[in-house]
Amino acid sequence: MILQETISVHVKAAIKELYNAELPSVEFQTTRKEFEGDVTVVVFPMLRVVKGNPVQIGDAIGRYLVDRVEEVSAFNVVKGFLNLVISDVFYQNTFKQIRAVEQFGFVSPDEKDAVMVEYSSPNTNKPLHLGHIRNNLLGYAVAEIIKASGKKVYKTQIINDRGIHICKSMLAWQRFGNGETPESTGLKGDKLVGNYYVKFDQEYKKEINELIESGKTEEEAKKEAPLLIEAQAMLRKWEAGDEEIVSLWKKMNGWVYDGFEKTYTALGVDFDSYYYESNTYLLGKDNIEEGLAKGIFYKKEDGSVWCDLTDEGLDEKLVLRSDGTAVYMTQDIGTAIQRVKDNPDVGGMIYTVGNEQDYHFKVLFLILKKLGYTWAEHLFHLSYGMVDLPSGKMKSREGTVVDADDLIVEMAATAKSISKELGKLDGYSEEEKEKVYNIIGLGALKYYILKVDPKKRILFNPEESVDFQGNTGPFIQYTYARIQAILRKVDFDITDDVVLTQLHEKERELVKHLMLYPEIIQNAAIDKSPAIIANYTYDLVKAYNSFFQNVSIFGADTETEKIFRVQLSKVVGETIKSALGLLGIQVPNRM
RNA sequence: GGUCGCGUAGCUCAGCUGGAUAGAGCAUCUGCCUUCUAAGCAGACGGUCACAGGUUCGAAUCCUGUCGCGAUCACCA
Repeated sequence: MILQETISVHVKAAIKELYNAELPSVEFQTTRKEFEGDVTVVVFPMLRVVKGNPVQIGDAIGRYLVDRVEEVSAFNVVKGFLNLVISDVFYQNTFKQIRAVEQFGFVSPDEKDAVMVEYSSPNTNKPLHLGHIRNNLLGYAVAEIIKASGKKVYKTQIINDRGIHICKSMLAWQRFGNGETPESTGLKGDKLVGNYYVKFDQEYKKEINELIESGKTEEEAKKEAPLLIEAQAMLRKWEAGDEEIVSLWKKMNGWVYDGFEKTYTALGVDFDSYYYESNTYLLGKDNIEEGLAKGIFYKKEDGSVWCDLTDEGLDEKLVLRSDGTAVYMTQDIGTAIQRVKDNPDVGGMIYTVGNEQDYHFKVLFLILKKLGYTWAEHLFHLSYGMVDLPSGKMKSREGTVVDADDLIVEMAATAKSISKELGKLDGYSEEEKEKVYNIIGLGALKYYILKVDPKKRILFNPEESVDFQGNTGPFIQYTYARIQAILRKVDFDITDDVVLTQLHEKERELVKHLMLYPEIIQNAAIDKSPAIIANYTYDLVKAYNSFFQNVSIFGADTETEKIFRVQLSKVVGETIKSALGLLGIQVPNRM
């Protein structure tokens, strides 16, 4: 904040002049409500370089500032806290600047420094669920926030399109289906394929039980069930490039991608590039050679290749199997390197992946650093906790998952029933209403998930999560909609610069909140940034509502006041829209 | 067992690089709709910041230990 820098310079000068001491830094905080003032300088830390009574020091600095700094109009000292009253002129000017900026809070892009953000990373054997929603929302929001802070961003995802899981769906479709397609059934492609995955599991379990009854142990039964053996055989055929299998695989994956695309569209997320594991799973072996040559890896007698991370407090990690095939780690090393080859301007990457993979990414980043890539210094694992249900964990095989598409529809339905109950939107067309219900329902869902610290697990109660009061998406959207109502009513010119002699306390509050926005975008820690933006927006909205309810806008005493308040409302509205936009939350003009 | 994360009001969560009497919402209670949208506003009630030590002018925040919950420690992905 520019104001703090100015004050900081003068406080240092004051210490120099009055006490002949060098103050390394000045500590600020916003003044608590119960004291007079706007900004508080904490005197205590100064006692390290200046000996004396904190109250007297604060007093001396306060007098110095009032004399020299025009923005500081008065001060008071409580214990070691120097409370400064900032002049109305400063807030007026600040607001004028904010109003003049095109995209307030955003930094113009610097194309040199690109960041790649990976998120979603689905398997192609089943539909997206609530866990994916958290992943997608986080990844998308973080990407948007980084973009707003001036960096170029590539959104990408790696699709886990090969492996035994998709073979299971394929086999079940061949064996137990009747050639169903999304067209013939009217099902979304990912749902259709997911159903066969479940079907496989049911039949597989039947076989296991039969084998156990015939005297096998459970472990043997699991390994020997004919269906599993067949699925494994299918995977081998796929790897060998068997035409029939590959074409079935392409067909069914195609269905799934169509289905995913619909879900992404409904969620409002998008991607710049897609990486498929079927293309990348052979990648990385060259890099292993490179690492061997550099002496970063070593080969064991059986031919397997390892990386020794014991110096870093970790274990030895396998990077290539003894038969020369790639493991998960090999692939991820190769994919990371490939991505920078594809986009040479990438200087760092963010991986949005659940916290069960914390260890994996710690190791991956360490290895990439050891390999000496400069961009490896800027890798970040955006790790997030699980989403639990009141009934416990979500398990796709047991059908306890919350399906992403279903959830989105339900949220909109809830928004609809609450809106109707409250008599909102009466008199608007059905089409328009449905649109707004969808915006509100999604807003509630997104805000609910993004406002909490990603590290923490979320307990998702489908009934309670659909709150529309307090710190929720709809509450914020509602405030925006109300501001639009005000703007619709305006029949005078608000583009003029107006100068008030004195600002209402609530107006000062609002400008103070607005001032924080650019700083919030710039300085937010990557992982917490969506939560920080969300909670900031909530604070802004609370301040606005308090203003809205306690300060008359159209019934202002003077024309100037009226214009100023409408201007203020407009800027608050724009900031709300911008902040929610970073979270991928839309905003309705009325609700 | 080793490693990592979490533990703040009855519930869901904030609390920035340590700072003043730890903040919101929900729930409970009290006021406010003939003036811009009451999905709102103003207020009351509610806390041993898991526990115990330590660091210092000062700790929810930093360090150590204990307890509880979770994750992870595969030639699976």
